[in-house]
Amino acid sequence: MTSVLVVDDEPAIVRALRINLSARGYEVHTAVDGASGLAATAKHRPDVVILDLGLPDLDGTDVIAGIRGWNSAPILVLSARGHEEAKVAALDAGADDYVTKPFGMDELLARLRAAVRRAAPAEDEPTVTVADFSVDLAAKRVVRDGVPVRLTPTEWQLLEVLVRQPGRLVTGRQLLQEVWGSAYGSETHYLRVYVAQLRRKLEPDPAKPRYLLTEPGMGYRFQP
Amino acid sequence: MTSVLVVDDEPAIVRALRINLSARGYEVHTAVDGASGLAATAKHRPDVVILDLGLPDLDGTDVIAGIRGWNSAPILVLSARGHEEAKVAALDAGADDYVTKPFGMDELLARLRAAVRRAAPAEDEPTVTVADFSVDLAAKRVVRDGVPVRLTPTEWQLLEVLVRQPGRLVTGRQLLQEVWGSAYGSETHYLRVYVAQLRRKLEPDPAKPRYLLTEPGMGYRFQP
DNA sequence: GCCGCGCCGTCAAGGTTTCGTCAGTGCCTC
DNA sequence: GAGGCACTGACGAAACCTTGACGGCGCGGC
Repeated sequence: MTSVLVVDDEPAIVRALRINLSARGYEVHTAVDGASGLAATAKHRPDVVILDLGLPDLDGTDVIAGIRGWNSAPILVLSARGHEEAKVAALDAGADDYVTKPFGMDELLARLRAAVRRAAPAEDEPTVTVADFSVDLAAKRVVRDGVPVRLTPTEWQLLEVLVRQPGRLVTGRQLLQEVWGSAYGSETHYLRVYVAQLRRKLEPDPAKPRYLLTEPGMGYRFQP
Repeated sequence: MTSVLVVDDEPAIVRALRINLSARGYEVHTAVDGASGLAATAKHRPDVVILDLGLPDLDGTDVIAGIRGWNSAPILVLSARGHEEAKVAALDAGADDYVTKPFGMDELLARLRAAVRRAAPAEDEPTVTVADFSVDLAAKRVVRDGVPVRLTPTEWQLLEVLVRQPGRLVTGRQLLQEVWGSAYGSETHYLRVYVAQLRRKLEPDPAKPRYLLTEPGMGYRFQP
């Protein structure tokens, strides 16, 4: 049985999640603030954590860092509309996805399933394959329709960062720092240019990307 | 370093083997079913294969046959108690030894060492052949159109590094360090000169290389 | 509703780095 | 002394990174 830890200080949300998740066969634990959330993570070892960023005691990124320090369970962040910078900070700190409050239960459940599914086959896979192309991380090779695709060094690095975290939203800042270096955290123009080049080389319809998705205001996501 | 490929569909066993083998200095690759096991064998060229007979997709003997078709690495079979006829069939198909599940890690490691030790004297290097030439790693000979090609020691070392990893991209730094030594990681000019010489001796059209490919900014690749 | 603003995608051109090639020098062996 | 090999320098060509300009789109203010 998949176990979920819900960390939120609003009783109504906690109750709603407990009812819905239990009804769908999840084992549910709850905590009402950051400190007890960390304690509950250590105690119950949940398969996935749903974390509200607006907790009374600790900053959301600190809670994420506290979990990530020793545990790799996926973290799904809940956040009120408008706190964009908090969401970006949460993703940079190691969260896997976010849902904006107020949220639909269906959406949250879908993202929850996706997070759990992603975590199951941990990244031990040297080659990632989707319907239209495949990426061999070890050989540094991309094949599309049986034909090798030539990527420049920058294109390859960018693709590699995204592909190594399938389904996960990666912020522009993080991408820039991993590919160009820590001094380039705000040169978002580079990203637009190179993501466009990757899409032109990999996507069936570059104008309507299917794998290299843009999350406006947040970053990019490789969708397997 | 001795490399081991573990093919098993039970994550717990894969994890346990990965941890124990890595701790003892083995290089470990894993696969979760027969098809990816065969692919991983071709890709990583392991020194020994640990193969579970109860895979979801292919029959164990078929996997053994698929490996034995071109590779002589020893195969250690894992099998549940009671499937005696399956074990016999596996040994008949070309497996070298078997261990009954549940197994003790010490026993498995002992059998693994034995299998590697037995295989060591019978070490035979393959010869890589493409349409226009063939490279005999053991004899250190290259033949093109039936005529032996003379290579200088440096040319041979460079070719050997590339040919031993077919299809895989090798960075300039890696090539330089393997051929010239660790202090020459940035003398990229050497590479250009010697790659050009190899192409002149091996490629049908040295100006448009077909086997010794340049990946601008990244390195070189031997394309079989 | 309309407009300005910010974010994103596209294209093209410049300057820079990297690559391929040729030719030449020095060293060692025979 | 002849020959083979490793290494170096120079130069044109190709590939790449960066940058700027422009248009589309969504969103919030007026």
